[in-house]
Amino acid sequence: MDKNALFYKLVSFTTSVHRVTHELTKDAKSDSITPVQYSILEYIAVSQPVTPSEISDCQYMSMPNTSRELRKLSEKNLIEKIIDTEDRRKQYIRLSFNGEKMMKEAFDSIESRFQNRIQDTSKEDLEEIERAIDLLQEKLFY
Amino acid sequence: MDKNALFYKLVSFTTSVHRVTHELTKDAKSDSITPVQYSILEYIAVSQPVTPSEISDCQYMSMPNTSRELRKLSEKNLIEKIIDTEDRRKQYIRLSFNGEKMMKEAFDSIESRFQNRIQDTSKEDLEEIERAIDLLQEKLFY
DNA sequence: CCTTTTACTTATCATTTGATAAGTAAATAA
DNA sequence: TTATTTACTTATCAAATGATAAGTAAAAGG
Repeated sequence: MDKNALFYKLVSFTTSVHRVTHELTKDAKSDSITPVQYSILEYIAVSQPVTPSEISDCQYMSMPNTSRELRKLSEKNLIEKIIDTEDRRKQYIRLSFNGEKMMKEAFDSIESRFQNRIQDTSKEDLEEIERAIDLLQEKLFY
Repeated sequence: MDKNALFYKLVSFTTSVHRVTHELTKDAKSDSITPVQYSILEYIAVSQPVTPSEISDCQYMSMPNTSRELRKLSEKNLIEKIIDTEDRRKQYIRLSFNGEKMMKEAFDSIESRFQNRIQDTSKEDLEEIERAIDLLQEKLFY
C-alpha cells in the first residue's frame, strides 16, 4: 500500500467533493443572507438546538463574530434564542418558523439537483455508492 | 433503494469531508497570502499551466477579481505569466520557483497530518478506503 | 464573600471579497 | 476593411469577514 499515492488520491477526491457540493448548492441559498450566515443556518438546521459556543467552535469563527451573525439572523427572524433555565449564561439556538421554511426550501433545491444527478444511476451502483460512503465515513472522515 | 435516505447520507458525508479537509489544511497556508489566493495557488499547482479564464471558471470568481488576485500573486513572486505565442490575448499561469516552494511546504504539512491520521489504519482498511474513493470518484463525484 | 472563570455581547477597525463599469489589444467574422 | 467577439486589465465601491479590546452577567471555586 503506497500511502503517498493514497494521499494524492485523497487530494483529488476532496477537490471533487468540494466542486460537486458547490454545483449542488449554488443558488440554493436565499439572497437575503450572506454565505457565512447560510453556513450557520445549515449547521443549526442539522444540529439544533445548539449554543453560540458550539457554533463558534464548529464554524471556526470567533465568539464576537458568531454573536454578531446570530444577532443579524435573529433580526431577520430566522432563529430564536432560548436562555437555559439552569445556567442563565447559556443560550440554545433554534431555527424559527421562517428559518425552518428557508432551510427547507434550500435543502429541497439541493436534493432535487442531487436526484437529477443520480437519475440514470443503476440500483446496483447506488447500493455500491451507499456502501462506499458508509465505509469512508467510518474509516476516514470520522 | 431509498434515494431520499441516500441524499441525507450524502449531506452528512460532505459535511464530514469538509470538516476533515479543514482540520488537515488549517495552518498549512502561509500568512502572507489570503485564503482566496491560497485556493488559486492550489488550483494552479495541480493543473498548471492554466489560463486566467480557467481559474475564473473553476474558482467561481469574476474575471476582474481573478485578474486582481493574479496580479497580487505575481507581485509576491509566486506565479509567472507567460503569453501564448499563438494567441497573444491568452496567458499561461505557472507557479514560480517561490510559488512551488510555498505550495510544496503546504502540501507536505497537509500530507504529514494525513499520514498521522491513518497511521493506525490496517493495510486491509487502507485498501478498502482506496477502492471506495475510486468508486465514489467515478460514480458520484465526477 | 470574594475572586476567577465562563458564556456571551458590544464596539471598532482593517482587510478581504464580490460586483460592476469601462477600457485595451488581439483575433475572428462579415 | 470594418465590426464584433474574446481575453484580460484597471478602477472603484460596497459589503462581508476577521481580529481585537473591553464589557456584562452568571456560575463556580476558594
